[in-house]
Formats: sequence, structure tokens, C-alpha cells
Amino acid sequence: MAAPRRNAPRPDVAAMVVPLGRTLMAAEQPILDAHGLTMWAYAVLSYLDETPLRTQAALAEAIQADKTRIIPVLDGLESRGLLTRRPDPNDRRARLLSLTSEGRRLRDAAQAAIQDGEQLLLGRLPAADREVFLRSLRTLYEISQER
Amino acid sequence: MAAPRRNAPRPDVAAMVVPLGRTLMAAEQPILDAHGLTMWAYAVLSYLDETPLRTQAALAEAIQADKTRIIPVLDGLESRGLLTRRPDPNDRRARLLSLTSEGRRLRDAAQAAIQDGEQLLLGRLPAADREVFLRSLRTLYEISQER
DNA sequence: TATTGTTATACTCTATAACTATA
DNA sequence: TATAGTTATAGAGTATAACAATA
Repeated sequence: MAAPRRNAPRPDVAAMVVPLGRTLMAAEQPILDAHGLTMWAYAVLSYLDETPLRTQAALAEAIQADKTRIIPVLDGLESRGLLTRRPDPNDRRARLLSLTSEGRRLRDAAQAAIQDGEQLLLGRLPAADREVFLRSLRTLYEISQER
Repeated sequence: MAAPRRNAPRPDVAAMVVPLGRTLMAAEQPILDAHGLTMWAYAVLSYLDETPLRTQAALAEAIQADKTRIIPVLDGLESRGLLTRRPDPNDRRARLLSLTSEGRRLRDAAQAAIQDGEQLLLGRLPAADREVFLRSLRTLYEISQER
């Protein structure tokens, strides 16, 4: 991670990806604030869609959060009517999670604003490179999330 | 950040970059351990080269660390003979930092191992895409570090 | 006895503020 | 008085372990 050494032959990929990620997150922050969402709340809304998810543990794993960490997040989102949390009738230990239509609307609005912001950065790349970059990034991201 | 929603049109760039960065850092960890380096220590070694840097504050800013945070890191590296820290004769408040040859050797060894590891991931991309990806990443990284 | 969700607690990491030494 | 470096402390964020409910 961190800045590559001056005159280095090539910086480590991690040393470019991690700071870039930090910058992107910092740019997201005011947008999330404007929508009344924390980063973790946005991560939850971004992962859920109208299909109910069977357990909170599965959600936590999917967004790479500790299961205990998302509980206050879910509490907040539920109390604002952005998602519902109800016991699974077939296994009352588990909680079925689903977004409300209002939750979906908020997520879509936040995501649109965030992607608009990202476009400012991506727009600095030539169109052809941008395509390849996004496709490659998606590939590497998916590989990195395997397991 | 975090995992993109299932069936999302396109995931946010941040939602791919941040988890990818996390995975890369996790992959680096055992390599750093094997070289007796923490992440911050590696960041310091990676940034410094034989040219002395005029202040610790400049180093901290360059690697995006708080100036107070790197002090124990510098203490450790100095006591191991990997860098030297001497008062600037022209302004004895400042400390001139420079890598020792041993520090440079350790940094080079760690960097080679890390880049070998990264190559495993990058190798999954077609060669042409890989070139464009690395070039674009570097561009975006540099833009993101401006200011 | 194992699993889901929850709560309480401890730990790590990071930043803030106060101090020293130089200028 | 301002700046570089340092130290001590407080705060945020995170994980660990113990608990209640259900299977």
C-alpha cells in the first residue's frame, strides 16, 4: 500500500489500488452524508435487492463485515423503514431481510450520485482505455472475492 | 465500497477498488511478515530511496500517514539499521532521512516478492488488457493523489 | 449440541492535544 | 511566535467472547 517510491521501476498494484480506493471513498462521503447514509448502511442497501436474503450472517459475509458490526446498521435502516427484518417462518432463528421500496429508491439515488462523481475521474481516461479498465477491474475484483 | 448488489447494472468503481485493495493487502501480509516488516514500515521503505528526505512530516504526507503515527515505525527501522535519521545541519529541528544499503536491499527483496504475488492475479488478464489496466490504474492513481 | 442473532467488553488503530527543541 | 519532532491521551472502529432463543 501507500505511495510508490520516487523513481521506482513500477509501483506495486496494491500501492496504487489502496490509495485510489481511499480517495474514492473520501469523494463518496459527502454524497452519502447528503443521503443520510453511512458507508456500511450504503453497503447494505447496495447488496440487498427486493429478493429477501436468508440470514444476516450471509449479508455480513457478502459485504465483508463482521456479523456484529452490521446489527446497529440494520437497526437504523429498519427504524427508518428502508428495510424489513422478519423471522423466517421455517427457521425462526434466522431473519429474512428485504429492502422496502423506499430503501430501493434511496439506494438508487445515492448510487446514481456516486457513479456521476466517479465519472469525473473515469472521464480522464481515453474512452477505449476506460472500457478495458472497467472490464479488467471487474475481472480482478471478482477473482479477488472468490472464496 | 463493499460488494455490488446482485443484478446491479454496474457496480460502483469504489465498490470494486476497495475490496480488491483489501485482498491485495491481505495477500501482502504474509510476505511482509516474512521480511519482518509492518505495512507502514514497508510504506516508508518504499517511499524513501537513497536521496535524503528533508522532513518526517513530508514523508508522512507522502504516504498518507499522520506524522505521529510513523514515529514508532521510524524508531524501529532506525534501530534495525535500515534507515538513518540525523538532524539537518541547516535547521536542526528537521531530521534528514535516508535508507541504508541494507534497508534498500530489504525493500527490494520485499517488493520483488510482492510483485511476484501480484503477477499471479494480473496474469489472469489477457496481456493486452493487462497493459491498459496498469497504465490506466497508474493514471487514475496519480490523479487521485493530486492536491 | 449447534446455529442465529444479540449484547457487552476488550483491543487495535488513529488522531488530538500538549510538550521540547530549535528557529 | 512559529515549526519539527515527540509523547501521552482520548476517541473511533473493530473484533472477541459470552448470552438468549431456536433448532
